[in-house]
Amino acid sequence: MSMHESAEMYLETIYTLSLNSTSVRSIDVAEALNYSRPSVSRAVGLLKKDGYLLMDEEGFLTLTEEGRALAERIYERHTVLTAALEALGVDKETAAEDACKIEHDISDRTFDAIKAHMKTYMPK
Amino acid sequence: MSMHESAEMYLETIYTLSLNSTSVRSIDVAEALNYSRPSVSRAVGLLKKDGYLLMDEEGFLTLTEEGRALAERIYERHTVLTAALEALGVDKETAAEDACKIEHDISDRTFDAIKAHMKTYMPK
DNA sequence: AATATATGTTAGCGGTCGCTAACTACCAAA
DNA sequence: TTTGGTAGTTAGCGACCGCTAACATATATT
Repeated sequence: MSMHESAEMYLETIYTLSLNSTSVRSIDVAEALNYSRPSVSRAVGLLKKDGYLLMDEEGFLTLTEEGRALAERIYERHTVLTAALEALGVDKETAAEDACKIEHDISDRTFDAIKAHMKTYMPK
Repeated sequence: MSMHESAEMYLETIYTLSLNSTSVRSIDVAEALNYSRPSVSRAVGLLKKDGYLLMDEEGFLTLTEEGRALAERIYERHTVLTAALEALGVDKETAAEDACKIEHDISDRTFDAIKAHMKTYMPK
């Protein structure tokens, strides 16, 4: 798998859910993304096959090193991009929505430029 | 058709080609996008069916009012976003590439905020 | 006239990624 | 023990959107 947008969204979702809960299962992902259980089941199967996560006998999901690294990368993008858009005057909800789309698309160069700009002009 | 990203790219491409040439045919679009002729043929057929363009007996393409309006909208996004990224220090090529992805995704609110910011801080 | 080149189309493949229907397994409550 | 809810899976659909192979035409070249 070459990390498509959808895979990144699943990883990011599992990651953020795990920040607010001691355990994450497919059903939680389905509810968070508003997807059907079968959709999540397939995606989780692929992510498992590709080494991004593990599922134990009870259905609890754990990101692997690689999965967590990818999830954190996307999550950082999400955070920084949302803050950047809010700094431009975009309302919180729209900023988060748009950040969610942009975060998968932009190059490292562009993201780094945005991040550096935020650090300089909007510190903290 | 609810204007998917690919449809927007076709319209934008036809539009920009028409700015630099007196006539645009499917083959020109295929070369510009580096797509196969059949891919363009199908896309053009859909855009025609949906009223965004016309093709005459010789294969020359013309955007309808609606098609042109949409193309201009995307093209403006492309221009403004590319400039914005360049202003952040991103190289020209990367800026254009990333703008090309973002331009289809962001909301009007976000685009307007970016545009206003550019107008204020990077007038020209 | 015969052949070659260019453009567009048709038919069909394959990958991504949502969905519903229906089945399984488990666990708890009546 | 039977019933019922919860979670996950399997099978298969359908939309989007690239692709190649093969064909139809028209125009140009020999």
